Amino acid sequence: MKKVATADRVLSILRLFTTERPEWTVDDVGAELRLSASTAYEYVGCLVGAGLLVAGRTGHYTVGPAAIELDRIARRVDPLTRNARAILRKLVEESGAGTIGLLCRLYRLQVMCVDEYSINPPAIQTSYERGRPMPLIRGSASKAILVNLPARTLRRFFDLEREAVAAMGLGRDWEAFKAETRRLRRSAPLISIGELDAGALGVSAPVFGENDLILGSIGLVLAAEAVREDPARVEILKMLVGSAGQAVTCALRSP
Amino acid sequence: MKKVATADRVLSILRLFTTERPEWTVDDVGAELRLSASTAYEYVGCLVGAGLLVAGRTGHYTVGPAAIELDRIARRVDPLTRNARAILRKLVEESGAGTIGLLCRLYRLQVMCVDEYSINPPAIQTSYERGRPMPLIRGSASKAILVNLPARTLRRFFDLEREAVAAMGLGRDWEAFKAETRRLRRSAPLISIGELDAGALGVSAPVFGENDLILGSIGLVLAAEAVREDPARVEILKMLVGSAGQAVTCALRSP
DNA sequence: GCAAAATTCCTAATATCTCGGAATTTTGCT
DNA sequence: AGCAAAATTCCGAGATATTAGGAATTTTGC
Repeated sequence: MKKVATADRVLSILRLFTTERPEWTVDDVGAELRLSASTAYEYVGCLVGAGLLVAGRTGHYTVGPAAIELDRIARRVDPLTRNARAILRKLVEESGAGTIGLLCRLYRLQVMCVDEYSINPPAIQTSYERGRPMPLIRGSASKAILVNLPARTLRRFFDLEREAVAAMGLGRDWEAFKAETRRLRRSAPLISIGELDAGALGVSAPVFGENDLILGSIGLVLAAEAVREDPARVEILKMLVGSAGQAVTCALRSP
Repeated sequence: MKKVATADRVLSILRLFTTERPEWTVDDVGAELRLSASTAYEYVGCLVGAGLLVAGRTGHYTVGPAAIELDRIARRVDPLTRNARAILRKLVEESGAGTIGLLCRLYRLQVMCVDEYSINPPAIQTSYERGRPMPLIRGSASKAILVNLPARTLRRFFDLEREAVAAMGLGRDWEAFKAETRRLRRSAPLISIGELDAGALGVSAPVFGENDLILGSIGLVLAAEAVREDPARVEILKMLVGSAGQAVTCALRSP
């Protein structure tokens, strides 16, 4: 698709702002994007005008309030978030102590957590966090999505991430990978242990949109420790998560 | 400041997306902004490329995941949010049942709630909500900021909102308004009842940045009902909120 | 599988952007 | 308060990218 080159360059500035480097000077932006100082000022000025950036300490720019405002709009309008909110809460309540509920969404061959809920969070490190893009290949919340991708998309992913797929033991060639995803797809909901965070156990089920395309996943994270001696609880959690996934899929079809 | 006209027009599209109207077709965008169809597609394409918009139902665009991602970055980097988080939680815990804690920030003569926290929320309607811009003139969270604006800014606000100021009984001319704000500034923390939501009572204290400029406010909202017969509790809440405000101001200076 | 809607493609006149450097304002510091 | 340094705005002209409109193509809804 044809784009507007100038606007594109201006917007590309936004991508510089990350959690690792959330503050930029105009000079640094200009240096990074090979812009003259005056042009860098014009570009940054546009984003400041839109509220996407704000000047903090003089010369230092950070993400602005428009982001917070847009986030609120996104939260309120996104059908997945809306339909899943109540189900996610109920899932966490029924799952017992020490669990975190996650609602994730597929976006450009990545996974983004769009909602999280917890009553008494476990004392473990969790990578999934609202607004943080995650790889599609590791962790149950991701894999629940990955293995349900349409063949065409799966293939594109495989070609892109061949090494990562092999490293995760999901197959050295396309045929093996296809077989492995088929196997995992059948064993839903998915469980993963320590793939993203040591000591964390994830249980996730896929969520599908109206057209039966995979949309995202819903699931729980808890300390692996907590269920080591308790395989029965894991079975219960799998059941709860599985029906939560179906409930969300169902809710997305009806209203 | 000079801007890039094209990029500015592209970014102006974002402003069309509101909670009232969170979904737009390319045609409607084009009609609203007087753009040809092809140009509208180019513009929208830029924003889609940046992840700020996504196509949902075909032809219908909504706010995209980049907004969620940027929101996370904003939350993690904003010194106000970071320094106030723990204080806000403690404030709510100590304030007893049925309160909502709010952290608000001044932005372009408006007020935006940037964090909220509650243990057992009261069953009242509250307008302040994370990410929602609010007027600077109504509600304790806003007024706590308003009355602490530097004279120059206050004047600008008065000239802009002369009618609203008069309607709120804050003075019919600049001198009266100045006197009234001085009076309110001295009686911090501020209390308001039902200014934004009928039946809601707000208590808020100002928060200042390193340079002693007003940055925002911290406070509580609860059902007016809950303290009607209990003036002593109101006094306690004022004290708690007041010290929370000072604590945040202090925290912002030190680290 | 068809009609309608959505989206992409095309081109050339032209409106706009970009740059360097100078001018000006703001800031940090004593 | 006042000074030097940094940040930001201003400027104009050559170079470049943008735009409209309609046609072509793809996708969607039924």
